[in-house]
Amino acid sequence: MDQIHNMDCLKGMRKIENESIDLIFADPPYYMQTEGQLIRVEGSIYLGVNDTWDQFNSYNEYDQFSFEWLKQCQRVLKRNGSIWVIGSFQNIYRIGYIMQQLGYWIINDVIWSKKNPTPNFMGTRFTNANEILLWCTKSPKSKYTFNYKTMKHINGGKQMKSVWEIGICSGKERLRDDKGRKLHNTQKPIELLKRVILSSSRKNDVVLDPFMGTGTTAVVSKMYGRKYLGFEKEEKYVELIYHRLRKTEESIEKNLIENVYDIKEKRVPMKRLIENKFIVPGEFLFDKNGENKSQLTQSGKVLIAHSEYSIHKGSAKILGIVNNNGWDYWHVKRNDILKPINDYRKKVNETKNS
Amino acid sequence: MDQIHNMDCLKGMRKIENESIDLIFADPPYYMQTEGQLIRVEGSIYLGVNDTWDQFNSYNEYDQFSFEWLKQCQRVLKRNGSIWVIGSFQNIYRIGYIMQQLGYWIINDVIWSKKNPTPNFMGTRFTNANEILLWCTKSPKSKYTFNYKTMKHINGGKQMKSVWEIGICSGKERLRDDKGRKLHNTQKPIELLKRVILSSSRKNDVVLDPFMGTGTTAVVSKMYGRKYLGFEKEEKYVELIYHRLRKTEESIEKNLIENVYDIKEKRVPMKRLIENKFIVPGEFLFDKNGENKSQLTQSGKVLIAHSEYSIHKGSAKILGIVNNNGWDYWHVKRNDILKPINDYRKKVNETKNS
DNA sequence: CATTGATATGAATCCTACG
DNA sequence: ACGTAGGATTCATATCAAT
Repeated sequence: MDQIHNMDCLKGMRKIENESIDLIFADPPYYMQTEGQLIRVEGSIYLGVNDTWDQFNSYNEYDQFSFEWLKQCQRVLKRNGSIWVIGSFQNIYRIGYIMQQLGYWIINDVIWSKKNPTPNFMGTRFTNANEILLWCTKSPKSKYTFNYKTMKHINGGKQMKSVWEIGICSGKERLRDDKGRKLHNTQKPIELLKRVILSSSRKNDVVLDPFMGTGTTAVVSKMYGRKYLGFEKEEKYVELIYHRLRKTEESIEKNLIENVYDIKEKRVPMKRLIENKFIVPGEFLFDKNGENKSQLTQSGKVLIAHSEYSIHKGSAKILGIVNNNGWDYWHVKRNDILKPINDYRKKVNETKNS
Repeated sequence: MDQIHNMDCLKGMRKIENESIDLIFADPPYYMQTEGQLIRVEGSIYLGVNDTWDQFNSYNEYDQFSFEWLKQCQRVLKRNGSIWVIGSFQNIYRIGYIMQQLGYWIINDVIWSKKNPTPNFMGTRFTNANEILLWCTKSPKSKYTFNYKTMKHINGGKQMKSVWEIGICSGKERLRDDKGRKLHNTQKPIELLKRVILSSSRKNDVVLDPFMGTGTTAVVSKMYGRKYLGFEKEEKYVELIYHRLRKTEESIEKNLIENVYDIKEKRVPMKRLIENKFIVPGEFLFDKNGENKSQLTQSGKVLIAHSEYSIHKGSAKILGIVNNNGWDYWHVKRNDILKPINDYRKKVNETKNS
């Protein structure tokens, strides 16, 4: 693993095994269709994308190309893998349509809202301040990875929205030659890839980038303990990527690498606590204030008004809501002190793992 | 004009004349697979590209439907009219693709970023906090209306971006029955339609809404002096719209209605100022400080270093930039006081109009 | 050293009314 | 329809120089 091939995307993709990739990030050409030159008032020329890799003869040709590489992506993705594709209004509606035709299932359309976009010099339309990322699974039934709590943590404790405000890649992050000229027209920011990779993959997962460019996907994969694989057909960029990767070190954010916010307690049936003699059928469970006591049955249920409920449904019943986490609600009395039953769940898990 | 028809969209559209509409706002349904029933439409849709795509095509009916009404919209739009379509990830990639196939030209994809979206209760994806509006002309060559300065004014003096942060429709604006239940699931906020209508139409323009719903398009059209026209197939909504419109009054923002920020001075050739004897060939023009004087030629050009330039190119030459507005730069001396030549342009225009 | 100011630049479908 | 002349138009950052 951790391979970078100086190779055309389609040629490379065909060499990858079926269902071997956990996550794909693809930044294909956008087919911008710009004409002439855009000149600022002071006379300087705006250097946009005029690269040969963005040249196509028609939508049809662009669609065929997109269809081919997206089909390959679908083949190599694991059953529960997922894919992100970034684009702009020129191409993303074609990409989205083709992906839906291929059976991909859209989880989110994430908006990259640029804090500092290129303004519209001529005042002819709204400043084009966004790009769109389609996050999809290969089919509607995929059990995809989503590190919900990690993203919530990064977002300051609130669940992360589908609109991401991130600056364009500039300053020291932007790769330049010794004359200060940008080395690639469309280098993507680290922050963007950080969110993509941390949200939808786990440590040691294999991340594929079919159009590497400056290799931000590989760089962020290395930073956060993922394996990377990708293709870039222009040799000058491949050398750039190698050089960039050599200077890349693992992130100091170990909690994010180890995914601690999204590690889930193993499920434990209540009966297991009885089998392990942590609690005894017939004893009483209490809420955190020592009130609302309920008796425990042989089968690990709670008795409320002569009816049996699971610890979860039972606590919900008392709270007058539909669902509740009983592990956080119930306590037992030990030496007259209330002890959360969740402590015993953890003990059971520790016993199993040892 | 100002008609609301209790009628199916397609049936209604067929009664509209060719090239008679200035602006369309469409909020089409996007029940795609399980929800609701789709209208059967005649004929078949050929979107080009690749027949093998049909293998997964559960979207066919939706595409047919979208194709039909979008084709009608293209027919009824004036040459220089434009259309907005709003959707979310379930349908907007189909809409965008079909529009491009039909030859529509995307001006912007505007993101409605919701300040207060419905949270994702299960924590299974990013909070879906955006909808997308595609703003398109019927062909790449259309000279569409864009009230750039009006939008810049609304946006506090900065050019408006393609990402709009607007709250969802709630509070007093949200239409409810006497039991407080919302009357429509997808009522669009006034602020959203205000931006759509003010940016891309002028006073007395005809605004069409093929899927009226709660009629926000008509309401905002009335508020800002546009004519409205639309279809809604459910009678209960039609009655709601009538009721809502009766309570709607013209906005107090007269400057926005009269479009004062985007009214342009009529073009005047410099020669006209000579013909009207406001200025005399041979006299000198000055910048606002009385420096940088240049002599005026017979043909209304300025002489700089023995070369003739238009007043615009000439002032730009002096400023060392590519282009400049000569009307704002040049002055003549009258009784030893500098007088902007732009004053004479205004006089010429007043003479023409009287 | 801190502050101010000048300069450079970024995935861009970037002009249009009149004759 | 088309060519031509008239004339309208930018924002957030980063860097570096100057005060």
